[in-house]
Amino acid sequence: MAKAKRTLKWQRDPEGMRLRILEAAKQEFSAHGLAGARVDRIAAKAGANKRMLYYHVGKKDELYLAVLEGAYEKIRNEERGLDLEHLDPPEAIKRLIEFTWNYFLRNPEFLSLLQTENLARAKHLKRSTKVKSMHSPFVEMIRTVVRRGVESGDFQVAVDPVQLYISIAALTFFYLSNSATLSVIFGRDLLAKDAKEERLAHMVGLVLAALTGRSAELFDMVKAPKPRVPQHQPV
Amino acid sequence: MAKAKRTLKWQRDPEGMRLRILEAAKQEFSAHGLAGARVDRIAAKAGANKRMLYYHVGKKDELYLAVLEGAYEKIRNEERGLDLEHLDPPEAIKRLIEFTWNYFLRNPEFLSLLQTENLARAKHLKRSTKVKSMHSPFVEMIRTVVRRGVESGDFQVAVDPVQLYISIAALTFFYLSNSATLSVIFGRDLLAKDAKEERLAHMVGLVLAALTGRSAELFDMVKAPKPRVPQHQPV
DNA sequence: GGAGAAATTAACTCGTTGGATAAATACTGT
DNA sequence: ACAGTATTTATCCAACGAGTTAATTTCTCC
Repeated sequence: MAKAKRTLKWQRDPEGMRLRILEAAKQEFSAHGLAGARVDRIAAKAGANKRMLYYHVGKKDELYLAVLEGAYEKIRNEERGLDLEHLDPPEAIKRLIEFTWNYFLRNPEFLSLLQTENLARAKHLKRSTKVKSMHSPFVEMIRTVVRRGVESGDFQVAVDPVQLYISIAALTFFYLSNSATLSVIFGRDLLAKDAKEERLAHMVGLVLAALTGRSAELFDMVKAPKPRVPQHQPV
Repeated sequence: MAKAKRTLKWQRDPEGMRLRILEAAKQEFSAHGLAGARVDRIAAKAGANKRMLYYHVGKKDELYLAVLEGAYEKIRNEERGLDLEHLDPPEAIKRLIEFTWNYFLRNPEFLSLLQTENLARAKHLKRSTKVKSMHSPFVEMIRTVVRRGVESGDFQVAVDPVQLYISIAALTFFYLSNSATLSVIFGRDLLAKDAKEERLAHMVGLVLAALTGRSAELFDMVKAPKPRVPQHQPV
C-alpha cells in the first residue's frame, strides 16, 4: 500500500491523552471521591489503557492532586478577570457574589473536589506548593473594595476581607454542595430554577444589607421580580 | 465451680454491642467516607467480630444509613430545647447561630457525615422515612421568630425562614467543614481559638446587621474584646 | 529503511475487602 | 439439668482493584 497508509491501531497524542486523562479523572473523583474512584473507570472514560495513567501522570494519589491543583488554577484565573476596582463598592460585592454563585453552578465538580479534599483534612493540598501562592492578590482585591466602601460611606463597617470572602463562599457553596440533603429534609427542590433565583436574591440582599445597613431597600431591590411562593410543604 | 463462675470468654450484651457498633461506625464513616470506610476497622473499633455488624445492624449500606439517621436525630433533639419563643427576636437569632456553631464544633463527625452523604447526592437519605418528618416544626420555630421581629420593628424584612436557616447553617458549616483547605490557601489557622471567636462575632454581626439594618452597632457589639461569654451550653 | 525512543496495549500479580458459612458459647425457661 | 434460642467466634472465598511487567506499535531522525 503506497499512499493509503493502512489504518493505524492507535494514534499518538501525548498532550491530548494527558488532558483527556485529567478530565476523566476530574469526573471520576468528583463523582465518587478519592476512595470511591476507580482507576479502571478513569482509563475507560479517557479512552485509554490503565497503564497510561501511570505513564502520563502517576499513581492514584498523584492523579488526584493534579486534578485538584488544576481546579484551583481554573477558578482563580477566572476570578482575576472580575475587575472589581472599577465598580462602586456595593456593585462590586454584588458582582463577586454573582460570579462565585455562577461559577459553582457551572462547575459542580469543583465543589465535590473541595468536599472530598476537606474530608481528607487537606492532606494532599498541604503537599502542594503551587496552590498556596495564588490567593493573596485575591484577598487584596476584596480588601480594596471594602476600604473604598467605607471611605465613600457606602459601607458601615470595615469587615475583614477574608471573613467576607469566606462568608460569600459559604452562602453559595453550602447551598449547592448540600442541596441534596437540604432538599430532602425541607421537602423542596432547591435546584429548581425559581429556587436558585430566590437564593441568589437572598444572598445578595443579606450581604449588602449587612454592609450598607439598608436592609429593606436592598432586599426589595433584588427580590423584586419574584414576589414569593414559599413552597413549604414538608411532610 | 459453683460460685466463682468461671471467667467467660465473652459477655452477652446485645444493646451495648449495637451501640458500640454504631458509635464505631460513626467514627469510621466520618473519618473515611462511605467508600473509604472499612468494615473490619469498624468491628475492631467496636471490640467485636465482623459478623456482629451484619447480625445487629446489617450490611455496610444499612450501617451507614443507621448512623446518618442517628446523627440527624441527635441534632434535632438538641435544637428542640432551644426555646427561642421567649427571647426577643435579635437575641433569638443570636442564640440560634451560637447553638448551631457550637453544635458543629462539638460534633465534627456530623459535618463529615453530611458531606459524605451530599457527595452521594443524598442517595441513602432519600430512602429514609424517619428523617423527613422532623424538620417542619423547626422551620416553624424560626418563622415565628422572624414574624415577631418584623412586628416589633426589630427586623426590617420578613425573610423566608428556610433561607435564613440555610444561611446560618452555611456560614457556620462551611467555615468548619472547609477549614482544612481554607487554612491552607489563606495561610491562617482557622481553627485557632482566636480565629473561631472572630468568626462567631463576624457571623452574628453579619446576620443581625442584615436583619435589623443597624450594621455598625451590631458589628461592634459582638466584635468587642469579650463582652460576655456566649458559651451557651445547649440542653 | 532501519535503529532507537516514545507511546500504547495486553496480561498478570497480589493484597484487600465485603460478605457468607458453620461451629462454638452463653442465656432462658421449664 | 436439658432443650432451644440468642449471641459471638473462627474461617473462608470470590471479586475486585491498584499497580507492575513485558510485549507491541508508532514516531523520528539519520
